[in-house]
Amino acid sequence: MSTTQMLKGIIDGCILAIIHEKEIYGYELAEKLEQYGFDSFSEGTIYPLLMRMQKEELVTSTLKKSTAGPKRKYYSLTSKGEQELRQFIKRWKLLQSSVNSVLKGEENE
Amino acid sequence: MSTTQMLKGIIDGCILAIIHEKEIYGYELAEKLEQYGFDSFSEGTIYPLLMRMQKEELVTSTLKKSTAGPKRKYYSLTSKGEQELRQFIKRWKLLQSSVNSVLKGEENE
DNA sequence: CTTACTATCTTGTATTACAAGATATAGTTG
DNA sequence: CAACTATATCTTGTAATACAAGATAGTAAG
Repeated sequence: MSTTQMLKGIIDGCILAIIHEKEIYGYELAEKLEQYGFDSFSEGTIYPLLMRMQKEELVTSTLKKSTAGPKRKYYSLTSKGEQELRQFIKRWKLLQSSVNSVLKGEENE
Repeated sequence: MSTTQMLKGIIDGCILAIIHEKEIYGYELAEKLEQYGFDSFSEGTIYPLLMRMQKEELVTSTLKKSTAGPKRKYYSLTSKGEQELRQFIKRWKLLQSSVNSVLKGEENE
């Protein structure tokens, strides 16, 4: 994944980081992202994304009973996912410094 | 434009910022972005993007003779473009803090 | 005239973010 | 029990995006 590709893939990285903290299911993830200050991601974004990541073997899932509602699909990182997360962090830092150096002249606005 | 939409539109904001510094043409812009640490953006990314921004009236363009090669199309910001830039900066700061707070637990990796 | 460099634009493709809505389970209330 | 509410996942379809690849064109040098 190149730096430019990541422009589209920032959510992916954030989701990997959140899953890394502790295993989590989609619905809970959506709430958590909102807490972190993101505009709420709809399920139409999150579920396909999680399924894509599972297909890429970045995460695995297990079903567990819910107190209310259908079974929850808990996701956790594979070692490939952990590796991807570390690479995402590097790329994010790079992107951040690139964008910030572009914006340097605009700071006081 | 929502926070999530901007995930895809970070380049747009960076380009607005660069054009704001001084008027610039596409080819020069591509080189500049590379200097700033971005993976080189191909012309297939930059030219359609500039044309889109002109269509949205964020930038205007004027043709000027080149020392070598065809005429250069110099772009500069409209007041709408300046406004959009200021909004981009706000959204970028927000995104930055959101992502960084998600990554807080991962810092030392 | 061919090569090389500068410069812009077009076409086509894969991916992405997302809205909208379908589906399913369990608890609550009338 | 029927209706409603909340929880939870998945599907479908769409618009926008990033990009590779290549077409086009002007100028200068050999």
